[in-house]
This record gives sequence, C-alpha cells and structure tokens, in this order.
Amino acid sequence: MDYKTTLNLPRTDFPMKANLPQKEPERLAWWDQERVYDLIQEARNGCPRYILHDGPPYANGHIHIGHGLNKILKDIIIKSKTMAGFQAPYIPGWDCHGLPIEHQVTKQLGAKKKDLSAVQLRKLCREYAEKFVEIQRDEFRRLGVFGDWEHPYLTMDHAYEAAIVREFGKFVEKGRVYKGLKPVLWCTVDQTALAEAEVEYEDHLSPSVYVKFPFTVSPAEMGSDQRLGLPTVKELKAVSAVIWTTTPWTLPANQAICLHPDFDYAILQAGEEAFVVAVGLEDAFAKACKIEKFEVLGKKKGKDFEGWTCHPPFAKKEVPILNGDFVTLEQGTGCVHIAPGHGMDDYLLVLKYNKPPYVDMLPDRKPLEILVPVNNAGRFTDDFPEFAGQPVLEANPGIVEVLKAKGLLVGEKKLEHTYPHCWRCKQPVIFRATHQWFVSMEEADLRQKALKEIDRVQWIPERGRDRIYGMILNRPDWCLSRQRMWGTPIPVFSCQGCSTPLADSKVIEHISVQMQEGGADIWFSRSAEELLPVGTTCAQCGHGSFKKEHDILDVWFESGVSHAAVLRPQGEGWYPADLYLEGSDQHRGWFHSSLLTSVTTDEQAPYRAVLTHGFVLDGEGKKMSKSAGNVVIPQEIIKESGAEILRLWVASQDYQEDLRISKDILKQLTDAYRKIRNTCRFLLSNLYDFDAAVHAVPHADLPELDQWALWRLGQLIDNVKKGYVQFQFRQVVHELDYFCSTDMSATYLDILKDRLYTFPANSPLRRGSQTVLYDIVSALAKLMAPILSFTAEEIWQVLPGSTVEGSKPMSVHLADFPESSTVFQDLELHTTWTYLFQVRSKVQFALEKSRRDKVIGSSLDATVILLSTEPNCTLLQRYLTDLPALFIVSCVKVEAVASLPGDELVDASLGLAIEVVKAEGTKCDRCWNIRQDVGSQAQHPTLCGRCVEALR
RNA sequence: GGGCCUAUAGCUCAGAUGGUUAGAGCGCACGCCUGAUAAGCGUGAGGUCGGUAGUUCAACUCUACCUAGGCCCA
Repeated sequence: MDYKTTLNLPRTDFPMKANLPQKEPERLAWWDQERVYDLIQEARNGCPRYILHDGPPYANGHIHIGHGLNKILKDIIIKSKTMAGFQAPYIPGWDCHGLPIEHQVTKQLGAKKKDLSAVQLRKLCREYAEKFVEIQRDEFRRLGVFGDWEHPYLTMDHAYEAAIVREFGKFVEKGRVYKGLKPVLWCTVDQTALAEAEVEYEDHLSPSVYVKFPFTVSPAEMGSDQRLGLPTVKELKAVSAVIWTTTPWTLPANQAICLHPDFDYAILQAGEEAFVVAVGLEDAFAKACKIEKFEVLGKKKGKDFEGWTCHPPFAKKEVPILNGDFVTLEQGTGCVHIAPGHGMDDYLLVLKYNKPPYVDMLPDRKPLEILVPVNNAGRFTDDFPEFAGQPVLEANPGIVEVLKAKGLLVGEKKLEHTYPHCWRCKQPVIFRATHQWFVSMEEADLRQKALKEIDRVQWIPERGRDRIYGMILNRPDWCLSRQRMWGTPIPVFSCQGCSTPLADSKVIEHISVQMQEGGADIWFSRSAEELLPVGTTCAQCGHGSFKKEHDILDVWFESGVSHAAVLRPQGEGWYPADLYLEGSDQHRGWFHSSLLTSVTTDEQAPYRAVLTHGFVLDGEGKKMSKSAGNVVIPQEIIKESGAEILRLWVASQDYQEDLRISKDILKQLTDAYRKIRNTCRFLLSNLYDFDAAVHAVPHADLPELDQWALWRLGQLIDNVKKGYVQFQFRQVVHELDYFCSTDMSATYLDILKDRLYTFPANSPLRRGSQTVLYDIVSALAKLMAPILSFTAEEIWQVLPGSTVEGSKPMSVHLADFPESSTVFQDLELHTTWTYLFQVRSKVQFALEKSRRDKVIGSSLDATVILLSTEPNCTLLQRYLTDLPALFIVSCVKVEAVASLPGDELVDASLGLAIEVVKAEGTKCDRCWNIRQDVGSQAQHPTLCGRCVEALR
C-alpha cells in the first residue's frame, strides 16, 4: 500500500516561481479596478493624518533609478503609516516649467522658432511636459506606488500658476522683493540672457593687459611704517597695484581690486616705480611686461591691503582693495580687477562688502555701485561717454590705447583662451548685469527667521540640519527673475512715462484671478491694459499706460510654493506637512526654496520633518554615466526581475548614504526574495485544510514550542513596526529575512513537518500548529506589505478567508499591522528553550559528524544519547518526549552521569555529552521514523504503532 | 579650491559612551535529504575593520594626514 496518500502533505496554488514581470501588471490592474487607494483613504476617514508632501520631479524624460528610489521610499512610508493607523494620502506632483523643456522644444524647432509667438511656443512646451507627465506617471505606477494618480498637481495647472502669482503678491505686499542688478550671460546679437546650458565654450583671441592702479596715498606715505614699512619706496615716483585682465572693456565699470587675504604680495621695484604683485607671479609678470630688471623690496599679506585705495583708470577717483578667496595664482598678478556689473565673483564680492561691517572700510563708507555702462546691444552707453555707441569687444583696442596714453598700461599681449559663445548665433557673449527681482534675505529678518525654523524641524539624518543651515546663513538675496518664456511671469509692470515699476498686491491678485481661468498664458496673450484693473495709473507720475515685465519666475519659486498651491487648499491639517522626502541635493533646492517662501508668508517651515536619501551609484560606488556605460535603468530591472525586487533593493539599502546597485546586488536580493516567498508558500501550503473560525486553538492552550514561535513572531512584529517608525527599512528586511530563514525554515517549520504530515488531520497538535502558521503568514503578509506590496497581496488573496475576529479586508493594504501575542512571557521558559535550542544545535553538529562517518544519512536514521549532569539531566528528562521531534531524529535517550566523559562531543557549558548511534528498529513506511514497533499490527505490517493509530 | 558626508567578510548590513577569540543573513565549498523539490536541512572556509602616523595600559571605535568615492558650491 502507498501510505503517501494518507499523509497531510502540503498543498497550495501559490506558485514557487513568482513570475513577477508578468504578474505585477495584473495585480496593478486589480488594485486599480478595485480602487484600493480610494478605499484606503475612505477607510481611514477620521484617523489622524500623516502628510507626506511629494516633491515634484521634472517632467522631462523617462524615470531613472533615482526617481524610483525616491518614489518607492515615499510609498513605503505612506503604506506603513497607513497600516499603523494613519490616514496618509499621497498626491504626486510634477514640475513642468523651466529651461530644459524650453530648451528641448526650441532645439526641435530649429529655425522655425523665430516665427512663433510666445503663446505658441508655450503651447508646445506644455504639450511636451504633458507627454512626459503621462510617461512618468505610468512608470511610477508600475513600481506599485499608491497615490491619487488621477489628480496629481502640476506646476503648469492654471490653478497652480494662479497660486504662484498670488504667493508672489504676498511677497510684494510684505515688501520682501526689490528690483536690483545682477550679472547674467548676455548675447548681444540675440539681445537675450542665456543660461549656462545655452553657452558653448570656444577658442577666442582676447587682449591681455596689465594695468596699473596707483595707490591714492603718496609713495612717501606708502613707504612709512604704517603702510609698507619700506623706506626706499618713499623715494619712488609711484606705487601701484597691477591687475591683469582679458576684458579691458570692463575697466570703465571697475569698482575695486581684489587680493587673496592669505597670499603673499611682493612689492617690486622696477625703475622709478614699485608694483604690487602676488609672490610666485613676479617673473611671469616681468616677462609679460618686458621688465628686464626688478628688485623685490618686501612682502605683505593680501589681508594687509584690505581697505587701502587706488586710482582706477576711468571714471571714479578711487577704488578700494578688497579680499576674496577666489583669487588664484594660475595667471595674472594675484590682483583682480572687480567690475560687479560684469562678473559673478565680482558681483558677490561687492554684495558682501556693501553690507556691515565691511561697508565701513569702503571709501566714504559708501556701498560700491553695480555699474553697467553697456546696453542690450552690447554698446557703451553715455555712462562712458568716450566710447558711447561702440560695441564693447570692438572698443577693446581703443581702450588699450587710452590706457597707454594715460601711462597706466604696464604690458600687453594677445591671449587665445576658451570663451563663452552663444549656442544659437555662435557669437561671443558678455557678462552684463540686468535689472531683476530679488527676495531680500534681510528684510523683516527672513534669514534669521528661516534659521530659527530650521531648528524646529527634525532633520533625518541630523547632518542635514547643518547643511541647510550653512546655506541659508550664507546665501545672497534670492534672484527670482529668469529671462525665459516657459514659466510663470513676474506679474509686475513699469510705467511707460517714468519707468517706475508697478508691483502692487491688489493688481497681482487681479492677475491671479485671470490666471485661475486662463492660465499664465494670458500674460503673453493679453496687453497690459487688458491685464490691469481699469483706471490703473502710475503712483509716481500719474501716467496711465504700462509695460509688462518680460521675465518669468525662477522655477524654484514655483515648486517652493507647493505648500500654498497644493497643501493649503486641501483644508485643515495638511499644512505644515509631516514630512518632505527627497535627495540630499534638495537642501539647496526644494527644501530651501520651500522654507523661504513658507517663512515669508506664514512665519513657519512648511514641514515638521525632512528625510533625505543619497544618490544611486554603480556596484563600485561610481557615479552612473552614459559614457562609463554603467547606467542601471529601472525599466530594465522591472522587465527582468520585477518592480518588487527594486522595492526590496530600496528597502535593503542604507538609503541615507549613497546606494549601490549592480547585477550582483540584484541577484542577491532575488535570492532573499525567494527565501521569503518560499517560506510563505510553505506556510500557506500547510493551511489548505485549515479554517481559523473552526480549527483555531487558543494561544494559551498551545504546546511550548508553538508558543515559542508566537513569541518570536511577536518580537518580529515589534521590531518591524519599530523599523517602520524609524524609517529603518533595512532593519525590516533583515528581520524578515532572518525570521524566515532561521526561525521558520531552519527551526520551527523543519521541526513541525512530522507533526503536520503524519498526525491525524484534526489532531489538536496539528490544528494548534496550523493556528500558529496562520498567524505567522498573515502577520508576515502585513509586515512586508509596505515593501513587498505585490507579494503581500498575492499571499493575502490565497490566505484562507475567515479569521477568528471576522472576515479579512479585501486587500492587505487595507489591513492594520498585527499585534504581538502575549504568550511565552515567562522568563524561566525563555531560559529553558534557549537551552533546548542550544542543545539542538550541538546535536546537529554531532549528527553531521556521524553523517561524515557514514553512520547515518538522514537524521531520522539516528538515535541520540545525551549523557548529562544535573541539573540539566532533569530538565532534559522532562522534555524527553519532545526531543526526537525537536532534533528530527528517531529516538532520544537521556542518561544521567556524575561527570562528563573526555570525548570531543562534550559541551561543558551545556552540561552534556552527545552520542549518535544508528537507530534500532525498522523504518516506518509512512512516517519514515525508525521504530521497534513497526509491523506490530498485522493489517499494516510496514507501519509503526503511531501511524497505525493515525490511520484509525 | 570650499562646505557636508562615506569607506567593517564576495554582497547587503550589525557593531551605545574606546576594553575579552569583530557578528548576522545571503552567496560560496562540502555533505545530507528527495513527502517545501528549478525546494529543504547541516557543516565549513572567508575580515591586518580603506591607508599612514599619533593619543591611550587598551582603538573598528578618538585625533591628524593621505587615498578612493558621493552631494552641493565656486
């Protein structure tokens, strides 16, 4: 007779092979069809809210692995918070305006761009953004991310654009914005500002000139102890700092000279003059200026010169010497000519010195001017009358001549170097300050308030606090103007009569209302008259006609007001958000801009906590790049292994540092996934005849081993829940992995097989164990659900339908996290079972030895003899009937000894010695245990007594 | 060049406040099982804790420098 059919062997439809790439889309469709996300939100009505506010990705291109990381992390948090009892809605968003899209669209248009109106161009940009919103939305959903995908927020939504303008209006109302000058790259041919991305670097031949800036005090004073302390200097005709520049045309805008505070500067005498040049550059300087003989009279640090003054070649009488770290010794003289209207370093340096306490060391304590004597066409204006009307680059030779005539030119040559050119017209560009709108960091203490708010926010990891703090502390005023088309216009005007800007919150509100209806396009399609409230006149001159501002707002302002555009309108309890979660680069980006806008309008940070993740690198820890050929794309992983593996990858990594991904790492995760999956499969397969409502055994009535399993499950539950609360998802993964491999597969489940298979189906022991298996697999599904969302659902749908409490939710994502069982709390039990498992481990070692010695094959071939001393002997005797099952052997004997023998299988700390012998008897055909009572029943000659009993 | 950060077995990670032979899981090797079977079990081998120099009775843990790498800025 084939007794196999009399066993309760595992049975399940839950497949061993996950086939994730094929199955996941089906699961997604089911969630969709059942509206699971909506059901979750409805089910949580009235629960405390948890708001994770989505930072909008840029709607350009397909998603990359970094997007995947970000969205999966958010999803894990949303799902775990939900299962912890919160109502945690998720509204995804996209950043739609901005240069990269405009750039792409313009590039595709080529020459046709000239024929398009602003509105037409914007329409194309909108279509471009819409296309990628669709693409990315599908890609994000494919990851298993739950959210309100049908109602995302887009920064180009009319309502959002209206909100941007309204927020800008609040800045205006509070007097936080002003119009100032800032240098930008400027194409004089196309008469437009360019972004760094629109500039190509090409070789260019420039003049290279060394120019004297004589000190304003006499050589006699320069030589004095208060200054250089060099008596010989007193006799000279002149002492000058020498600057080097390749843009002589910027000299009329000169405001200062900059020296590095820590460099040594040499005072060198050549003929009847002395020059100040950085130590290390004297020879190069002398050679370039054809100075045959010079003598170094002395040296002084750059910082010693700070605040001294020189005569510039043009315009002003005197300019100060400043200190700056950007000065290098690569070329030139270490003395840098500063024209804040024509250079970024220059500009930032002047901003710094124009503020207290530095402003006090400037001539007359007056701020320096950001002078730009150059118009849109790149020609000198009347501010530099000698050359008015001349294109600046063409004026260079003339300016050099003037310098020569004034006796200020020390040396001159030509220099071939790389120089920025316009990407479209290929002509050289210039740096030129233009009028732009700024948010003042000082007005109404914005900087200080923002810093104070930073310390009220929880930064995870903590170092994020230092990072953003330093940035806010040191940043200059926020320039809001961008000279582009694709964005939200700065809703201000200027008077046609007197050029006075019209920036008025009531006017802006009027614009905002129009945008709510027609979007930001109305700014481009309507005239100033149509946009303005009827009868608007200039407060300055009473004139009634206005020009529209050309510039649009920085996109960081747009996404930075998402708390106002997205959270606020949702109602109470959405603002401030509980959490913002983005890459650590957003300390300078979204976290930064959101903080400034929120502090300005609402006097508080828009988030209670900020969690950051690192960047995804390849297996070697190197940045991914097309050229290096090490780019890992999520679409590929999903196709090969499934989104589930990507989710597991996210959860298994220390995402607060940079993360690595490679074939090997994914392979490992696939293995870990299989282990968890197979363990669950085995659990399910032993529940095929189990109905909790009918068969469940109260925990308190279970044998100790089963209670131990519940206790371990309880620890797992507690640790996993803690892991989620602390955002330590890799702890969750490790806990699940260890529990499945070690506690379940290698221990509890292995021990249980005999009981589950061979005992009568309805025996209390088997039903008791099934009760535990049910609790375990049900808990595992819930605990893994935020991470392994697909697999958890798959398990959930296979799990027997009814529970003791009632029917289970239709989706695992609608369930709450499990509670840990209260059994097995007794400390003495813990001690006992810790001991028993230690003995088990030793027994396995002993079994392995006799396997190697060919005494046994299967462990059921063995009889284990435990020679033990007191008190362990009594304990083992007490558990004698449990030990064969525990060790998975056919027979266990416990023998008391007075002292342990000197054998190698002695463990003094456990107080026992282990002997393994071949079990005596015959192998039962049904349970495979070796028993002496096999054949004692005539009707079943190949069975042991226990199996005969089971068949009754 | 500046700010912040990282570097523990082949892989992913643990290792309060410095103190006995540095841990886990996976992978790998070998063996067992063939009633979780493209599964399951057991045993074992892997680490000069990135490098160098210090502080200390004692450093993976503290300090400095170096190397490699990352983000932001210039």
